[in-house]
Amino acid sequence: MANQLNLSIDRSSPVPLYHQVVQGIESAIHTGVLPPGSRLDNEIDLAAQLNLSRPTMRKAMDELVRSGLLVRKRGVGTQVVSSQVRRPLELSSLYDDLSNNGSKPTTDVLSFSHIEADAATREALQLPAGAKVYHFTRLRKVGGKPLALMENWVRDDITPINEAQLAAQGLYGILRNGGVNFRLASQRIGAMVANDYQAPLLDTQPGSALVTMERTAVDDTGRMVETGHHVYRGDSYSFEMTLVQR
Amino acid sequence: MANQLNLSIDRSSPVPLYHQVVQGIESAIHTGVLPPGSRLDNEIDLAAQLNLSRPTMRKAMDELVRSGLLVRKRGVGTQVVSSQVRRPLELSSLYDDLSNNGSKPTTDVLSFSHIEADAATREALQLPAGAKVYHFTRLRKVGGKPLALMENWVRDDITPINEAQLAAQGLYGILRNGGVNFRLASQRIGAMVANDYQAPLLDTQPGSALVTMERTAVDDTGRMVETGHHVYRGDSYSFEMTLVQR
DNA sequence: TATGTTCGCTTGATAGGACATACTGCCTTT
DNA sequence: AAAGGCAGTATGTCCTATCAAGCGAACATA
Repeated sequence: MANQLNLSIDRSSPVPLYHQVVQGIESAIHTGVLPPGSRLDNEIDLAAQLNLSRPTMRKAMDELVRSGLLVRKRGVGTQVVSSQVRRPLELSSLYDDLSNNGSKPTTDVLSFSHIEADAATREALQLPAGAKVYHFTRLRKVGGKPLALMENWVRDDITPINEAQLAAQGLYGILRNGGVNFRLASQRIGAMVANDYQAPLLDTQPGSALVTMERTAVDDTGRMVETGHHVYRGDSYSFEMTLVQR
Repeated sequence: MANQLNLSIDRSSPVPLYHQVVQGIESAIHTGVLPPGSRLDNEIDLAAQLNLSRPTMRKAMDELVRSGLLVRKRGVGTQVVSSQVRRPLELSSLYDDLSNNGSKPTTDVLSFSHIEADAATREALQLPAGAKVYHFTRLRKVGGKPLALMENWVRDDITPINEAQLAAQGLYGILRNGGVNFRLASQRIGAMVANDYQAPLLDTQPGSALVTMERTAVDDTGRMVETGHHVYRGDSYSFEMTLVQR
């Protein structure tokens, strides 16, 4: 059951060794070199094969276990779970997801203003009284079909934002260009039925099902950068994720 | 800015040291000893304070960073993000979540059978033709109010299941008692409107919003153990989670 | 005064070793 | 033949050590 992973480790690369291993094993799984259910060599042998230390090898395998591609059992070994598990939900924007998926999303900016934050927004973004925020609503379409209606509030002390930018790229892209390093986000997913305002914008009927998402994102300095309330057409959008037992 | 974490590490405990540290810092954050935004001492000092090695300290902090309670920046330090972030979504059952929350869920078993798996179920659970599964639908109530309508298919070569068990405890509890160690699950969350079958059961109107969830769970041997399709009342249930940037 | 460089602090990455613990299967014993 | 114990193997935990890299502030220089 000894598996030869034909990985080549480039020690001159700036990519950390453990991460090169992660990528190598990932691609081996996805290309079928490591079929679901197959067992890997033990950690020490693998480390020796790649001329790495065991801690480095373990760190790589830790990531793969965390993301659900591998399963470890003490005293037994490590095996590939299933090639069809998705990566765990990551912090990304709808725009990125659609772009990576080969789609070409477009954005209509329905409203845009730079206003003093109301109490709820100050609470969500932990802003002092009197602070100003950008507030805007956007309609995201794919292939001309409306998919999502998004309302966001963004603190204004990071980077200036204007309507043209929002029409051309995703919000997270703008903020990243503005120097924001996102670290985490809290979100809540639920359901509602389309009201008379939402339905025509999303090209559907009042009373049809919508997926709702509320999200607040935090950057690496601990600042609450952005909060928003999005609704998606229930017949064409759902959240997929993989949960991993710790 | 030196923070005295009044942690006591018990080296005779079977609980791993790094996990004791995780628990200690977690409780320090939740009790307010470490307020949001405060900086921790550097890793080496913390390790010295607790008489631990730096890798052990780091492993503990890794977990806290992964779960979103801490934010690290190279060259700067580590700080507490916010006490109000939730733990990332973990693999748990609705029953467990409700029980841990202090609620007392009850379960009505609406149907129960032990039948040959149809094609879709065999596909989802990766079963051979002719394999049998348990198929049942349940109504979960809290405080007498219906919350979720759940339809599940469970492979039958793990542990016998009967109607009385399902009425008394959660499905995951039964399976765990049967020796199943869950490792991961793929799930998809979406929305629909209640139909004429669902609405009366959930004590709501046809056309009201429902949150839908489809889940397939995998155990530590790579077996697909269970798949199910659940719907929740949209006005009283939503999925909360924290996403962490890797 | 303004700008550029250097230095120290902190986290990031990697190595190698040691012992603990869980699981499996074999072998002994009953 | 069945049950129990034991050894081998693999992962789990923890340690010491060292160098790399990012960041910020102090310092030197123009």
